[in-house]
Amino acid sequence: MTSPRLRFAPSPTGYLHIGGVRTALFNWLWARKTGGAFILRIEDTDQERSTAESRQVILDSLKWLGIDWDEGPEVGGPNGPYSQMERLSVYKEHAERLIAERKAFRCYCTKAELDAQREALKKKDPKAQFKYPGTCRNRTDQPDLPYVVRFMVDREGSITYTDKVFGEVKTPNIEQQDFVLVRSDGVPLYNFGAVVDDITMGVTLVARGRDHMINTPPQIMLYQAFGAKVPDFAHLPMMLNQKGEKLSKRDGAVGVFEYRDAGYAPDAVLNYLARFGWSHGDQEIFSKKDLIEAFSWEACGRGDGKFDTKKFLAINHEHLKTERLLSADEYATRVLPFLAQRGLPEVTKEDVARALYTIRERARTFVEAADMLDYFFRAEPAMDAKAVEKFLVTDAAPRLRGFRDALASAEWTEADLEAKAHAYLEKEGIQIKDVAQPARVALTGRTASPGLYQVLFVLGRDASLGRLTKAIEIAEAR
RNA sequence: GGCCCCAUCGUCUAGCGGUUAGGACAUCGGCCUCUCACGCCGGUAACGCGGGUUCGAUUCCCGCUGGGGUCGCCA
Repeated sequence: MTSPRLRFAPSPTGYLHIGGVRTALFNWLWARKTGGAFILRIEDTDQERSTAESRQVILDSLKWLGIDWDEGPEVGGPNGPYSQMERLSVYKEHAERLIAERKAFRCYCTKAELDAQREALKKKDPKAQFKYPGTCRNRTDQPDLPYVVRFMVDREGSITYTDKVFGEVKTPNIEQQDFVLVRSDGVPLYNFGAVVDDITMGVTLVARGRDHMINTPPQIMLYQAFGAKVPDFAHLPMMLNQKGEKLSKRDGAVGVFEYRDAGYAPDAVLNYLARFGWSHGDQEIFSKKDLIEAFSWEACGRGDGKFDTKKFLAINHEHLKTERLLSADEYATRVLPFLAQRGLPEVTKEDVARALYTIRERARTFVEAADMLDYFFRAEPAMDAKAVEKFLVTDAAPRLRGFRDALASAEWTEADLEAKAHAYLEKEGIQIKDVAQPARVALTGRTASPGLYQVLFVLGRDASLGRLTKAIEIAEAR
């Protein structure tokens, strides 16, 4: 068997949403697993809604996710161009061919006429299904009027195909009508453009969302009309919102960049999306490499699912915690922009690398990580008013002083810091908890942080002693 | 409504005739503990209904119910 050729064909009419990413991902995984080709094609024939910005967002989204394409925009390839509006001549040629073979015809009916017919039928029988009545099927004249090209559908029999996830799917041809191939402005419609492109680009497996299942029979008719080999099809169950409806902008964060901006790691996004509608035994956590190795169409489920933001967050947390899934080096690189956003543009990767271990298992997103790292990189920590109020009280001053003085003689390793602190506590006969919270507030400005000795160690001697001194002053002043 | 598709804990899912129906997220207890986390231990929680087939159905078949998709000169 030759290597499969797959494609992802988004229309640039908005951001790349999470469902589209999953479709792209499954195609990409299969291409990478099998050594096949992954083609990116831009279906921009809806000139009303397509924009250059959207096209760029889609490209950038895929790049951010690490989903690369072998043929398509920017990288080119032997079957280009890869934007449909640049392929108009190809469609025209194919449409002319079908017309010449009497498999398609020019239709001069206007939208208004057809709408009127539809209305009339509905009036007579509200339940009736309006189908194009074949008005122009046998017209031989070619008036100087706008026309669309329609496919001449044989409404006998049925179309059957074997879906790689749903199995055999059979649809009676009587359901079809003479569907439009090319608009009156010469631009192809979805079914025609997609099929012509898939044929000319040599696509052998079409994997897309289940919402496209309805398009498969007419598309197969087109392959047959062209005498082309019908590709394999794989439809994916849908991702629904929490209410069980088709995901839409109204559902909040559905654009990939919203997750990027919320501090998600690209591989975690891929992990969550892959496990949605696909499984591999009990395994929940996958690196990108794991995914490529394990993926198969047979293991795809058929039931639609509801998007679960909590699980998505948990998967991201798992990735941020795990070195195998996200190296400390990459972590540092990715958290930098979020620190800059907080007004810490001078922080370097090395700075982050030193402090990272203290927060690694705590931060669920890079946004949280930046927040947890914040006080390490400021001359003075931002003091939480409530924390000060509660812990930097007058009584705390002497203990903080003793604690600070005990630490001053430490070697400034976590172990020695702890040893010196313990010696002090023992001498005074007090518990660590009697001094820990005031000290924590002094050092970090907050009531929750990594372990005290870790914070002291990362902060360094000068900053630590300075912050403790400052806190003692605050406490004494109350 | 027509056509197509689907159906295991709240959610994502494992299961491919015989299981105490498993895992993960969430949730509820507990342990650990200088706070917050992490980690660990434990609990609650599912086969939509009705017929078949079979010695035996969550699993195979049919019907019902429920849900979703789609019915454009959008994709």
